[in-house]
Amino acid sequence: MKRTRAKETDDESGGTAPGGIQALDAALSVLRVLRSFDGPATLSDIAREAGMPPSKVHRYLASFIHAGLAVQKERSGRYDLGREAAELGVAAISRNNFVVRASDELEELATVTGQAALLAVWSHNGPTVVRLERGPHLTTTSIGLGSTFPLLDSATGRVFLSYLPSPQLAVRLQNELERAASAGVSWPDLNPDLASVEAVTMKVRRERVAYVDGRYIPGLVAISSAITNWQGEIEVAATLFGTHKDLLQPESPARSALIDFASRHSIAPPAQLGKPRGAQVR
Amino acid sequence: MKRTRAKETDDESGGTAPGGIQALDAALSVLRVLRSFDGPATLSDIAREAGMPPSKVHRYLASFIHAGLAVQKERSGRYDLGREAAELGVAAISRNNFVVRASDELEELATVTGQAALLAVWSHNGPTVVRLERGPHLTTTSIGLGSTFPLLDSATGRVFLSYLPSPQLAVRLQNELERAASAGVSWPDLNPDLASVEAVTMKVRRERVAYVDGRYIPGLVAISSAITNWQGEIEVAATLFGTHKDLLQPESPARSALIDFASRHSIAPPAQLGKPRGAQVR
DNA sequence: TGTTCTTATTGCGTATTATGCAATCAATTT
DNA sequence: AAATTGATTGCATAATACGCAATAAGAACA
Repeated sequence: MKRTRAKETDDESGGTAPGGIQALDAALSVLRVLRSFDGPATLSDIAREAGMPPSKVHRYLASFIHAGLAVQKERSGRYDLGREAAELGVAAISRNNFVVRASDELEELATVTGQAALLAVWSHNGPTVVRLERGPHLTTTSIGLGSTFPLLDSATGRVFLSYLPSPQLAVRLQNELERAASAGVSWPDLNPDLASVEAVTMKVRRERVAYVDGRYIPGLVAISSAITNWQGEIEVAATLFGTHKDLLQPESPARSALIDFASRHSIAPPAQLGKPRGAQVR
Repeated sequence: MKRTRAKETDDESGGTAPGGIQALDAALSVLRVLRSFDGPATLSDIAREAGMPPSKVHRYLASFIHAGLAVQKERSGRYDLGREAAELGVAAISRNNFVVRASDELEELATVTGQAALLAVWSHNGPTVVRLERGPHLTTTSIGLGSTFPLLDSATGRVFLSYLPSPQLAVRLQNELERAASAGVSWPDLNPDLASVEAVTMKVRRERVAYVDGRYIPGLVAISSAITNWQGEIEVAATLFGTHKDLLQPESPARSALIDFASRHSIAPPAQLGKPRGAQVR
């Protein structure tokens, strides 16, 4: 199959697709802008960010809304991503073999360990839950499908902190460090500075597990491990959580099962390429 | 915020968005088609399904590829969803909150149907009311925020019974079955045994609505439908209740509006994950 | 409550481009 | 090797996307 193929954009400006449709290219750059906001945005914010007149953006948004990719909030008039975008994403994730294979065995992991289990992938808003097995013991919690986690004080967040390439992390990490520093917050194993972050992430990568011990969400204990690709970068975080502090013990069977699960679903980097990318970036 | 707002498409054909861009509408229907395949698809398959000439579809795909929403496989030449589709989608699900989004439109549902409306989520105490709209007619009822419902003889409870994973239901369901059996209670459509529960829940899932007809709370009629996530599990039950038995008729506009409401606020699983998890658990 | 300012939405003439159709290219089948 | 099928591209022109201004709606202020 040697056919001429459309080139995926390799810069952030978007530009026009050879052999494509100009109006569609422009519209898709608007959709990308909408995605890049942390939440609902005004027409003028979107237009400013996209570098387009508001009336043009408005017409694109009308079509996105009609297609279900965007919604406009009744009260605020702000625009947000819609249900179709979520369904598109779920469909796309379901074509990611790392997620699919880990999903297939998540229920068993939860059953064997007696904990609730989740899979999270990275999004613009940070680590996001895409699969969840509650198990019999966890009747209620605020954690659900679509939940996101902080980087510094969640097990899942720390795993992403340890294995995600730095450029993707930079802004969110900076924000969390600044917020913690100005609030005077620190943790027993982590101060809000980069050197301390480095030490924690080295520990996570060495032990292949991160944890939080109930201090952050009262009563809830969590451990997380990275499913990594051939470049040593994280594809999915697998996390166990529950209310028993036993989960944190180094000899805990659940902890071993989790590390084994993540390892089995990872692809080891080719040895001759040297260190995993995740390590090199630090 | 009362401005004229674009309407999300309410049928599967897509059509054109008033105030939108026609080429974009057409392109987005192609993206939807691409999504609906359970894996990589040929240009001609996509064009056939979209009802468009291949050359037109090819141009749209060129733009989608350029934007990262689609990729073309090197070897087979088939088209699939790209990384940017996953990123868009995960951003959408990280911003989605089932309760908040349903709440935003609950008042309109109550107004359009002329019924009182409520949203309930699962809690330690079973189905629990988290949002309540009284609607235009005065309904005397003790239902308020925080009210809980039984599983067997309430519409809301039956919806949870039909869509909640079995481990979470087990203890509460067992208790209600034993209590009914020892009190010698049964219902016209439900005996207090697991086989009968199974039949009722299959019916609820097939019809996508559960109801009680005034026999349980004198004078009160209720129908309920499930807002479900991409694992096929219930996130929120949306319930209409009032005093008019018309609510129970299969052709009742309120019933249709409720089912549509729940469907619009659900995120459907992708096709190739097979059966929804909620169903498999039975 | 009325006025002013800001933001969102829509109308319309015309400049731009999306489209249909055919040709060409590439891959697969016979 | 020839025929068939499927993907990609060129081009004339029909269609519509767009810029700009006007209008509508909402928020802020006095």
